[in-house]
Amino acid sequence: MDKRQLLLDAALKLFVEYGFHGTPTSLIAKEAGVANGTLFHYFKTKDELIVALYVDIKSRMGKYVFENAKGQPTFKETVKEQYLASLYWALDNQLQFRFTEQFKNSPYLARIAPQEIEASLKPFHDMLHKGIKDKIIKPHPVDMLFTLISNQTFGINQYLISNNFSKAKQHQVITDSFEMLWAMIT
Amino acid sequence: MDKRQLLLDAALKLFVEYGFHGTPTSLIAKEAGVANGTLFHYFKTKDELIVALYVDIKSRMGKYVFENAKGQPTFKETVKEQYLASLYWALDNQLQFRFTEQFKNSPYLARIAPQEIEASLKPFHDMLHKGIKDKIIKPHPVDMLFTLISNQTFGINQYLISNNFSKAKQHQVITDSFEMLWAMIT
DNA sequence: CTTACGACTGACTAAACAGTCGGCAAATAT
DNA sequence: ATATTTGCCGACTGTTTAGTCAGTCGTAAG
Repeated sequence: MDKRQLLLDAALKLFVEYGFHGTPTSLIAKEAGVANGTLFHYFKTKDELIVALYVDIKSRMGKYVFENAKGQPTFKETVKEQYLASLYWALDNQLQFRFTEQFKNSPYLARIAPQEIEASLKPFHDMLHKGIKDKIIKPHPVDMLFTLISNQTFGINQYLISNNFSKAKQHQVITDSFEMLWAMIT
Repeated sequence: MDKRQLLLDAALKLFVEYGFHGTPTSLIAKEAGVANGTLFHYFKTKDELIVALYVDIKSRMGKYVFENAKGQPTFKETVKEQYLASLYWALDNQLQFRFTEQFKNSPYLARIAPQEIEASLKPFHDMLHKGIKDKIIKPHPVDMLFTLISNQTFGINQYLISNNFSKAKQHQVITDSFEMLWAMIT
């Protein structure tokens, strides 16, 4: 039993339910089934725990999306697989997804170094650049394109969560919305 | 001097900077230049202040967008004016915009009655319905379309804020991105 | 067997917090 | 002129909080 992981799991669940500051460290420790002091053994402060949780989740998600999308024959299929993988990950990890959205819209985001954010975005930016160079995608600024794509992903996820669709219907919404996205950027 | 308004203004500024729970009521009162107790004279609890601030901002924004977009000759121009008005409002009221985003991704959103949300969305849904009936917009579910449009608005706003463009360039990004949006939904 | 180590504990504390309350001064009603 | 209400004040309090610390206990090396 990895108590550090138990603490991260408990914190995730409680943060999503009550918010960062609505969740006392004592409650996190209790939910994780460890002593109060153990939390501060693994994380020097509560803020460090929050940031560590975000970094942990982001790296897992990024890994998942890239693993799933590599080795596609065409450019369009690569982009499509990334889009699908993002959405399926978000559907299977709703707590994680909601946490990152909460984090991104909070003052805590400032704790993540801009260069770190940039580095995690680089693979996507490079890919979009290639698409423009090969004249598949319209020549818009890549960070604008990336913002549009990730916000569409977020929007469709919201839509899927608030409606309780079957697996088949979910898949249809996802592929339909990808075609809309593709129509927008090409 | 409307002390209630002073409190709302101070709260807005501090919430965006430090988050809801990172901002003590004592600090809000101090920033507003009123006594501690005055805050609780106008708002029974801190939570009530937070929710009141959200409702206040939302109604102002909705009013602004609709005032600006009425009386357009064509359907496309009506949609376009709403899109432009949303973005210009967000640019001119960045604190307000960031606050609403923080609020929407927090557990406080649950305090707003679903019917209240639905009512505020109705005009937009009706408009989209009309667009579909007149075969201008592709027949997708209206709430999906609405989600895509509002997330695109949010995304472009993010993009505009993080890059420091001139007024002219800003306008170009906004109109360009509207054409992309229009290509997606028609 | 003895010693050392580090993960882990939970009672504890100092500070911070949301919310209270008795009262005051000015406006309004009688 | 007097009474009543209203808007506002700020010192105060009971509670909650993040974070501390002295010490326990299992393990493993000497």
